[in-house]
Amino acid sequence: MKDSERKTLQFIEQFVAEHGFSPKLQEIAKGIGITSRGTVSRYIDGLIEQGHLKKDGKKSRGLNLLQTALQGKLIAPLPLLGFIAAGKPIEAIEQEEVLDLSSLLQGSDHYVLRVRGYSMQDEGILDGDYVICQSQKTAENGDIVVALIDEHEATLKHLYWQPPDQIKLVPANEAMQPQVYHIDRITIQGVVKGLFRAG
Amino acid sequence: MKDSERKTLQFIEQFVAEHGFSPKLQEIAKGIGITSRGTVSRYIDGLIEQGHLKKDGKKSRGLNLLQTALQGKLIAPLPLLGFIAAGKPIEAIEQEEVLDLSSLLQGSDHYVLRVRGYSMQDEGILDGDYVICQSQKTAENGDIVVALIDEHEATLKHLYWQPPDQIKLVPANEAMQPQVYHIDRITIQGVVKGLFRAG
DNA sequence: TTGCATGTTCTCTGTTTGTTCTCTATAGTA
DNA sequence: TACTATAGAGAACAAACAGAGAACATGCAA
Repeated sequence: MKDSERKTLQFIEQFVAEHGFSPKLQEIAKGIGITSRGTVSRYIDGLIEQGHLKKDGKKSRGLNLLQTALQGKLIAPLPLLGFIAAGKPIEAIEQEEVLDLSSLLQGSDHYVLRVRGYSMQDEGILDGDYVICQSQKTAENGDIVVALIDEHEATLKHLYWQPPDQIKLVPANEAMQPQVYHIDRITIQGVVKGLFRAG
Repeated sequence: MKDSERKTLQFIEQFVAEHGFSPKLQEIAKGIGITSRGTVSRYIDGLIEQGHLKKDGKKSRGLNLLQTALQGKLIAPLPLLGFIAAGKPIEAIEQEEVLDLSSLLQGSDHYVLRVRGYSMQDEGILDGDYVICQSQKTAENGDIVVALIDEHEATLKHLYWQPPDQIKLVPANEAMQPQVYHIDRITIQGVVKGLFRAG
């Protein structure tokens, strides 16, 4: 990503976080300190090509962020009461501890995806869950990653590197088989850092 | 949403908050600084199509704000970027969609426990997870509850009532057996409403 | 039932926004 | 030096948007 594009993307993220909708080209131009809408348009095209943005036709404010997240600002901390284990008393915690979600939910490089299907069910990731991902292009062996196959098929799997040039994507579901791809066909979109389930 | 529509919606929300009923087209027009009722009508149609408003026939003051518009923004919601399903492109979502944690995280009657063990693993609740519980003394059949046995053993299980006076606690793990207790021995401490996993 | 205020559906017009060019300038580099 | 990549300006054009207002339809009250 070029410096100008990075600057542009940052401004868009900030704008969306603040307003809840995307800026128009002129607002972006002003925001990054230039005057030409045409130039901004060029940066945007670059960001779209790299998969950071989506455009909704030629509509005004038609930009959509793809891989980045707006941060949740004021998430109330919850009291963490203790540990629960089957057959034992709840183990109280010394100090008044709170579950601070903000570290996970705040980084601008985090985003959320809702899971469909049961390919990772043995990892406790079920249909309908929200996975919190960190946007990054690399991963450690065994990480659960959002992987893009051939630039358009997305999937959530364990990733293993098989030297010299193969990637094995392993589902956490006995009914499903691991798949092996040449390294060139796989793009890592992010790594799962957390999970949220409601209901 | 177009700028004009946003302005229109804001005015309507403000008007309703102030008066308790919805404005007529001419009032909206005046409120957003234009004169044409026809134009306002067009904006309204757009807002209805986007699900922000509802119209009660062609009656005067027949506009109704939908829940989403009414309930305000006490806690900044998280952006939900899309769905991920194995083998498909990530399905992007309009930016209206958000992961709204507020209902879960807001109530003062919610608390968090950290899970030890795998007794609920088939429900996707794993060792180390945080379960978000609502503090209550009763539960529906099948709820996952924090139950206290004989006032000191805590456990996380599915709860079923077996009339007239027995409680069956069922783990979500094939390796473990359901347990049946007399109703007097069980105290319900809360019901699991959500789950959070970090790392 | 009549009459008026209100809501709807058009068309028309000017403005704003996004796109696509070309042009310039400044580094870094072979 | 010449070449390349990056950054930016700005003009010209098309699409989208914002608004006016006329003509018509509808609900409601006297």
